[in-house]
Amino acid sequence: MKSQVLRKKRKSPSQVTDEKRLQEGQERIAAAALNLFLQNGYHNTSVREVAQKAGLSVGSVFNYFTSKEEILFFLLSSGQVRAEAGFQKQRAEFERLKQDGASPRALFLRAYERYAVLTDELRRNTVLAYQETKSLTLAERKRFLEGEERIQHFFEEIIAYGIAQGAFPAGNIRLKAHCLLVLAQSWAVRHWALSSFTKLDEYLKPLQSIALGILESDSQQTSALVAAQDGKGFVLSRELTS
Amino acid sequence: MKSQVLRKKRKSPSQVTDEKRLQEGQERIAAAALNLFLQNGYHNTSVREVAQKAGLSVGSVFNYFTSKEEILFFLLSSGQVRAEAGFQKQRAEFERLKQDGASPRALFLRAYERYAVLTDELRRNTVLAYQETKSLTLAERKRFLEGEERIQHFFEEIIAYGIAQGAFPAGNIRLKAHCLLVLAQSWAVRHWALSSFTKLDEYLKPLQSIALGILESDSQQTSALVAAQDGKGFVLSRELTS
DNA sequence: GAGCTTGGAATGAACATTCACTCAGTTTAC
DNA sequence: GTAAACTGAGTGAATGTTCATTCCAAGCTC
Repeated sequence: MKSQVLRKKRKSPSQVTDEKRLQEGQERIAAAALNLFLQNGYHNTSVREVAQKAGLSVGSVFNYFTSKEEILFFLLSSGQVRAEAGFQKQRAEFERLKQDGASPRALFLRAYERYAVLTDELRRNTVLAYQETKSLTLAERKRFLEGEERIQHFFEEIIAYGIAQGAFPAGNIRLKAHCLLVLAQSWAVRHWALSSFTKLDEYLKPLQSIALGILESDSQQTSALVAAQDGKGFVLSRELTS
Repeated sequence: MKSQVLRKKRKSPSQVTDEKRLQEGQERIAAAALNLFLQNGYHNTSVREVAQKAGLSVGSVFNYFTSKEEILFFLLSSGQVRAEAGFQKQRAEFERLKQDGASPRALFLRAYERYAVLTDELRRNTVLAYQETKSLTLAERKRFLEGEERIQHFFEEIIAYGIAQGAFPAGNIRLKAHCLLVLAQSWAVRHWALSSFTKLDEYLKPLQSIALGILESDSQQTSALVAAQDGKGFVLSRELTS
């Protein structure tokens, strides 16, 4: 109910005009907010706390952001913007490598590594995104998810290229891209379950091998196997255990 | 599990005493709350809305639950109880099949299918758990994560068995189990990105093939490949594109 | 069965609190 | 001097929770 807050047009005359100062202030406030949001959650964090942590007064915060929700959106989308920026840079590299005749495998591994590093850098933002997407307005949520989809689409292209080149078996491209994204993000989202990996490198290396396993998995090949267990006697007697 | 929940001292004199009526009322309120919590989030849902949706007055809700938070606890823990129950049933079946000499592949596929079905049934609870864990007490949160780890451990056992039988290459068992869980849960958590799959079956079949791809991925085999891109010239000229 | 009693359950106005946001006045920087 | 930036008490709306009151069905008496 209250989620349909009418957003008034900014009329406040007291508004930071200097662009550089505005950006710096937003960064500082957002940084403080990110810590608090992650620690206590968005709804259990008051603007007063954010202001205090940022070394400002409550009123000043509203000179940099029009609402509390805008801070959240800033955090989520700035992470996404950085991710996409990194990706655009990568896209150029990707095209160049393709021209040079790089193998699809190498292309993919490179791209996936880049994405994993990016996810690691933005780990905190990613966690926040998973937890607080609900707190955004419909429009903002939609915008955010569209960004996600753009990134997924990038991997879809790489996979399609690999299939076209005959490097990977044909399969559901969308699904595989989805899986790759989820696994990379799980480094951030489910970090508690990966305590045995202290640094990204340790995680990334085996993950790349798993990712290749996904790309090379052939649904045709295994579908018979899966179908075979549909009967009530699902023990595959034909298959040897070693 | 009814005795599981430690009921706080009820000071309210007007309290539903009839056990059956109490349970039915809790179920009804919880069902209404689950919808609203998922739609608008826990914090953006007022008790008034829950009451209205459940066809009760505000006051009556507090005859069935001592607090709004208790409704959330009820939802999360009841979901876990159901998951745990299905999990125990599965464990028995797993042991029986192992005795019968079922192949590791078949064992795994069966277990994974069961888990996916379970995740699908509890999809809404799972999503809620992912989003609102922050609202739990430390102790409750810990209990919840322990349940997760028990399930992950179950898959670790299956993988280890498969490796021992020579069906899967050796590799990081914990990591692979983690990946399998994450991918199954992504059906619930990232459902918006899987809109092309309308029903679980459509998702499960290709996912099983992907899961096998993960189990059969060999980190030793690909490590050289990954290592080769570490140099600045990461194009793997030695590898053919098809 | 009519009238009375009883107590569990439902009610929703009232209460206390919290919190996002405002704005009139103050400080700061040039 | 003055405009930009900051301040923080104040405001109004919303929310979780309570409790005095009402409702109602089953039991009891005659």
